[in-house]
Amino acid sequence: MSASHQHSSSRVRSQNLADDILASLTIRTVEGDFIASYTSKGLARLGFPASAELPSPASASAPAEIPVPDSIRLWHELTRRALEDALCGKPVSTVPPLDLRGTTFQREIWSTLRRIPAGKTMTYSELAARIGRPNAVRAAGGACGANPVPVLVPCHRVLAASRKLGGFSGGLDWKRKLLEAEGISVP
DNA sequence: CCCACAAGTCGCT
DNA sequence: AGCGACTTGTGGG
Repeated sequence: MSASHQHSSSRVRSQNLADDILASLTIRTVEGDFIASYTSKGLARLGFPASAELPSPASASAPAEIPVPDSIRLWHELTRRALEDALCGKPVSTVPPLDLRGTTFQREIWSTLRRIPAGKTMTYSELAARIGRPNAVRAAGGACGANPVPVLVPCHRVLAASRKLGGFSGGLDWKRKLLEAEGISVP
């Protein structure tokens, strides 16, 4: 009963992202329907069209009467606009708050990714070096792969040192498409 | 705690 | 171009 042992009671942050998703809304684009998922803190995930994800039988049986909070509607509008710009290769001006969950290492990587301007690229080596871990090149690639909000967190701007593409969680076709939209020619 | 894997890179053939 | 060695964060046993 120690009052001193408050732990961090007020808000238990669930380790499980899925449990904290308040709403998953689609964004219809010429490329297909993206799915944006939000927590109380912001955009937590952006899924590519037909990403074979979200089998969501739960979604089908889910109570549809839960209203989407206004704050999320606003965020979603920002996401929609940002995504449309990004797909055209235009620099993304405004994005909603991001609720990016990951290890310290991953967060540093993602943070660095966000500083790569549209039309510019970086190698996995440089990315790793940029956060002070020049040897964690492969791990940097892993962190890119774990990026929960692709496109808006531009992991597609990271290429292999050998002037090759490297990988992409959404499929290399997407990586090429995104890069070419930004005027970057890819082999 | 130990082990295997991964969106890499470099050197050698 | 292909192959192996090496590196290091991450997740599973």
